[in-house]
Amino acid sequence: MRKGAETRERLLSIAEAAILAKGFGATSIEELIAEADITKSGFFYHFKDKTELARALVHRYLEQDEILLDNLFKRARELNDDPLHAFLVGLKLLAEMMADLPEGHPGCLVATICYQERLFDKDIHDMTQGGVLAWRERFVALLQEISEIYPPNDDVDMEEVADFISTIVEGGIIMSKALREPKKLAAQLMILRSYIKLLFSPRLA
Amino acid sequence: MRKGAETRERLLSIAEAAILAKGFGATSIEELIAEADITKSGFFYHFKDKTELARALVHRYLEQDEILLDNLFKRARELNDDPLHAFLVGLKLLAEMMADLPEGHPGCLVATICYQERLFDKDIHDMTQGGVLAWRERFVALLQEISEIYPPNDDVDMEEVADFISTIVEGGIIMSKALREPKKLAAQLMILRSYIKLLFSPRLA
DNA sequence: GCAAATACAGTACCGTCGGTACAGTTTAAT
DNA sequence: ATTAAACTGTACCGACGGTACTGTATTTGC
Repeated sequence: MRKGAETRERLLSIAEAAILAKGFGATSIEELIAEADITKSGFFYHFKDKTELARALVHRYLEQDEILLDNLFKRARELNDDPLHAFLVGLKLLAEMMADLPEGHPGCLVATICYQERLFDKDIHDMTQGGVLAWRERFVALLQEISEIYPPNDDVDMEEVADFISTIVEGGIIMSKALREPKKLAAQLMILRSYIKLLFSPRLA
Repeated sequence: MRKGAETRERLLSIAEAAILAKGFGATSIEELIAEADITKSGFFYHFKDKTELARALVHRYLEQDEILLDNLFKRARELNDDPLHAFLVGLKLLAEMMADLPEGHPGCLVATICYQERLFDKDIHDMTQGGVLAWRERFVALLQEISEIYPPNDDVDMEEVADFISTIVEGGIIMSKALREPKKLAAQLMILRSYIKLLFSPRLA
């Protein structure tokens, strides 16, 4: 039914924000139902336990993330036919998107889960690992296309460079939070852009 | 007294490992005292509450971290007089150190705390922010020295490049955990090394 | 060698939370 | 009107964080 899915989504959004701000273990079901204005029974109607909430949360997060990245790099490609320039535009669009978040990036669910490994079962860890591997595949494909036209100026494994992008996003989020500089993530993405430029620029070498 | 400090250190080590694996909120005092083989009274003798435990943990962590980085980059400098090569050697030493951890990096306390902000007071956030700023200062000094000899091949703010190093470490830890590849952090540090090489290499330009 | 601080142990208690169980009720689709 | 969906209400358990306070063995300074 429609209304059920709506409540479920509201619960997921509230839970995601709470978990990113306090951690999974410190997030009580009671505070979630208080904010969602439903009863405990209502919560357990949608999720049989806290673990299932986590599973649903990760599933939704990775799905939304994929859609966002799809759109972003598709737009970047439409603006520019050259794969290198398209990628550089994509990184800039991503940085701008991050810079536009007034409170900074709320945090990555994958990172939260990694830093609370013992609270989650194999299923969830498989999901987060799969998410990161999907990022890798996406970026490897883009980088491969670039390196066929622009031979890289350093002997690096393209899979590592692909993971480097995720590394900067994850690290940049932490730096933003730790330094309380919401724009730090965007600035760090621009340094990544600098690396990609130097790595593939034909003017050098 | 000697014995008290010893118990305190043991408690801190146990707590650090537990918090990095389960998060602060999900780490119970009871499990800590069970592993340390003391009573609840013993715990509250050393720390008046959980918050003071966190404070002590961060303090110790940042202190140990500073000593480690001091030694590492001092050694790198002794091996090489040129600031750029010394820095590249330092990054390699760091990568090797990370690669030598059989279970991978246990995690960074600063990152854990960032992803559980609402559980900690301003004091602790000031401490973690101070820690990250100390990293920035350290790396800015090293990079400044390099850039005076080797003009950078791209127009980037050295403060951002300094933060980039911390970003890679924080992000690399998460990638290692998420992918369950203990050596991922080391590999990502080598990509950072590739960037530093390209940024300052005089053969390019 | 003695007082005093240190470093705990023991016990008891409170409120909160995750989770279970199950019966009852409203809402919406067909 | 029927039926499934989407809840509410109530009651209860065990574990845990935290408080409080008393007692005691062990050092250490003097």
